[in-house]
Amino acid sequence: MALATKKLPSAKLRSAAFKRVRADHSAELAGDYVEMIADLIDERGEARCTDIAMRLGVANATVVKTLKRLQTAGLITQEPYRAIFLTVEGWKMAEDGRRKHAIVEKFLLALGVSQETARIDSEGIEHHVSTETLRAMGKFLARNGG
Amino acid sequence: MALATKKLPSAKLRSAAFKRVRADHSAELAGDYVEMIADLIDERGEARCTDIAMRLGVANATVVKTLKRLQTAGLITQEPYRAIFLTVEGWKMAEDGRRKHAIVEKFLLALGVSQETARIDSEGIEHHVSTETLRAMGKFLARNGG
DNA sequence: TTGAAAGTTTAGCATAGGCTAAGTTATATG
DNA sequence: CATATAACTTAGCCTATGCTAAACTTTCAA
Repeated sequence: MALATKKLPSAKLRSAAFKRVRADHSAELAGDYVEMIADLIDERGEARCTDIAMRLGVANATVVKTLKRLQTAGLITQEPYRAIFLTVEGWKMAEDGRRKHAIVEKFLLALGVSQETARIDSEGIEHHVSTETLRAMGKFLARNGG
Repeated sequence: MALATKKLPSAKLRSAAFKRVRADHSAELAGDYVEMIADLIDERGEARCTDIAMRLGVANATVVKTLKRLQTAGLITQEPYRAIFLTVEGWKMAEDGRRKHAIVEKFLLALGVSQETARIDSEGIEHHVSTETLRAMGKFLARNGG
């Protein structure tokens, strides 16, 4: 009990981090979908299956299946062969994601990485950033002319 | 073709980001396992199933199954009922992960977040950080006394 | 040395998230 | 208005990653 645990977090604390990562992953896909649906609605008035599939780089059938889960989760509504809509909760999640995404992307740019890298990395990082870290990024942006 | 694509990346470029995220995710678990196995070997001389399961917060059987994939992938070696070893490639991946992890965690600390948050967030962020971003984080650390 | 506890493996199940191929509906055009 | 094309859905497959329960080894101590 002495040497080994001197400054290391306990096994329980360690596992909490991995559990959060796994939880983040389940939420991630939903977040990406609603954010993209919101973008499509804003850009072109409606969100269609095909556009989502193209932008995500997956097959159409995959999108259909996922949309069913999102509907069950109460994030979207849809009728057969029609466009997709966000529920109130869906919009909230989309806005949250956009806000987070924007901060992370701007932060990476301010840190000095290229536009392209900021765009790509922020997509992955966005979902693993806690409120505290997001706030720290915001402060950094304020200091460094974001 | 004019208005819509003014400053937005094309659908193909967009989808590339999501494809990278998906690829990162498949590599992520392997990275976490080998890093943890390396830690266990360093800390206590050997890595056992149970310790990995405890630290990851998953069931024992899940670890066994995953270890089989890692063996097939050439990252570890193991014999029934014995401790787990890393191959040369496994060690390389573990070292890579540790290096990355350390930079991201120190970076978050330097950014001003708490020890606890740095530990947790770095676990998720680590796998989505490109070489370019990692270098930018390193530079920031150099400037800010990392 | 033998038997219980601890650790490991197998079997079998579930869900998420991919895919292709084939069928169905909507829409746009000749 | 009829039909070809585009969009959507269904069916059925696969792998990854989780679980529990049960079976099997190892190890340690009486």
